[in-house]
Amino acid sequence: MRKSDIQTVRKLALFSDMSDECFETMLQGAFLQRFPSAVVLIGEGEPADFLHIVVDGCVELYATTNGRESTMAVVRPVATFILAAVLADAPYLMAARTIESSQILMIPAENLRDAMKNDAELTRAVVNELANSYRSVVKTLKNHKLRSGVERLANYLVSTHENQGANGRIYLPVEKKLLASMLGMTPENLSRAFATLKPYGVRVKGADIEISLIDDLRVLAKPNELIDNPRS
Amino acid sequence: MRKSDIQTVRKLALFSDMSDECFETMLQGAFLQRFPSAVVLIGEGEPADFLHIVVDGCVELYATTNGRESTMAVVRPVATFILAAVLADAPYLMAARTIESSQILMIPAENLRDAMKNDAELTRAVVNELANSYRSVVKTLKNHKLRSGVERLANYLVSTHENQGANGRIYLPVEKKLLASMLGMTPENLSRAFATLKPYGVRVKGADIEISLIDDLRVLAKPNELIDNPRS
DNA sequence: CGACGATTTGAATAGGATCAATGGGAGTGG
DNA sequence: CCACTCCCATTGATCCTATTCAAATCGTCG
Repeated sequence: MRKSDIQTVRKLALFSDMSDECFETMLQGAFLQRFPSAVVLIGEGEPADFLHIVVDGCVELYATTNGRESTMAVVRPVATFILAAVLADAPYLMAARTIESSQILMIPAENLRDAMKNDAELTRAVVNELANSYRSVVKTLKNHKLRSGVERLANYLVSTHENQGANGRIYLPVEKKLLASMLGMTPENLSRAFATLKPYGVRVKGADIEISLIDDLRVLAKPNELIDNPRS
Repeated sequence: MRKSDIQTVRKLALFSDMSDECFETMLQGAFLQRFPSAVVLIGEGEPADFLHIVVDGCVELYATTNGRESTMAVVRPVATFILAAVLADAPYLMAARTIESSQILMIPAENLRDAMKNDAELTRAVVNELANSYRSVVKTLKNHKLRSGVERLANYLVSTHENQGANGRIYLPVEKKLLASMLGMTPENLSRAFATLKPYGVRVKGADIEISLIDDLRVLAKPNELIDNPRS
């Protein structure tokens, strides 16, 4: 690993408070590697040999069964994925693939577990990250069990609108096909959901979306702090 | 708290390896209390003041938004709930209520967090519990995003059949209304799903279910280790 | 330019929800 | 102990949502 890369990693919230010594030991045998788009990084059911961290780019977590496939989450820098599998020393429940050219840091699972034994600050940060990951999945599950497809889309648009400056337009950061899978619907259904939102000021031009009646959209979406707010 | 209760708690996997000193300090200000059925223990959005542990009985975790309600999980002894909220010092994402007369241990959130600073074994156990909770929610989400209602029911029956001795019959441990909500459907739809499974050897008499063609049922259900196995 | 995949639209179908009505038990109070 | 009540559960009818299959269009990339 190059020195500049190490510095990038060192600044991650997960590692910023741990001791230099533990940090360096932990990185023995770690990789920071760049992958092109569409590379499968880990497969469902494989043993959790490495903790992965998205340093740059974008990674999709997805799951399959019985020929079906669904997107579980999209991970953007800087965040870990499959932390729980590493800590439980259990097989991955989700597969992961790059959806852009991405830089991934891979830390041997055992290194992380050993480092946690020796560094309380690291452990504290790991617990924090894990607790927030848990809460994130719970929110996703609530989103799916309590809302219809159109409502999920409307809330996605409302949140994204705020994250992107709340200036009446959105740029979709992912393909519609992937967005559909994130929202738990087919691409066809997503198209129709967008059409349904037209009376609420939603106009689609490729990845550019115009949000002209945000208040109306919010009335339909009824955003909920405990589902849509990534913090809290 | 009575001495016998303390001994019960002491044996929980979460606490069994921690030091006596930390354990006793942690229990300062803790309650072990019995509640009747249908008592709301915590509400969605409330601050996480206590870690709750189901020592006896049964607790439903549920979520609401916009007038709708859905069961997120059912917690049986001996297990914690809302551990993540306590660790993240964040509001509860799910509400909890007893569905039987239940004995609940409540430990002040700050006590737990302090104890973790002083006791590495406790921390290790908490990380383990949290990682497994995370994996459990991920499995639930996969179940919902990748399967139809009938398939979810079929898989529930297959798992329950195994857990209850695989002898051709099941006793439903929860009301059908609650089961329907767990499985993400209406009670009416659950009734119809049971009817759909009749050709697969599923016969319903109240809470007693006869499973006469388990192999056929498994062919329909297509159980998946990474969704249906609580371990792994 | 041409091929391929993404997106959209239409039509038909399936899956699930809602509304309404009825049957069944469990628990309560007389 | 029995009648009553309440709520759970089932069934029918209908409506709405979402998926599937098909086909046309659009864009992008080699």
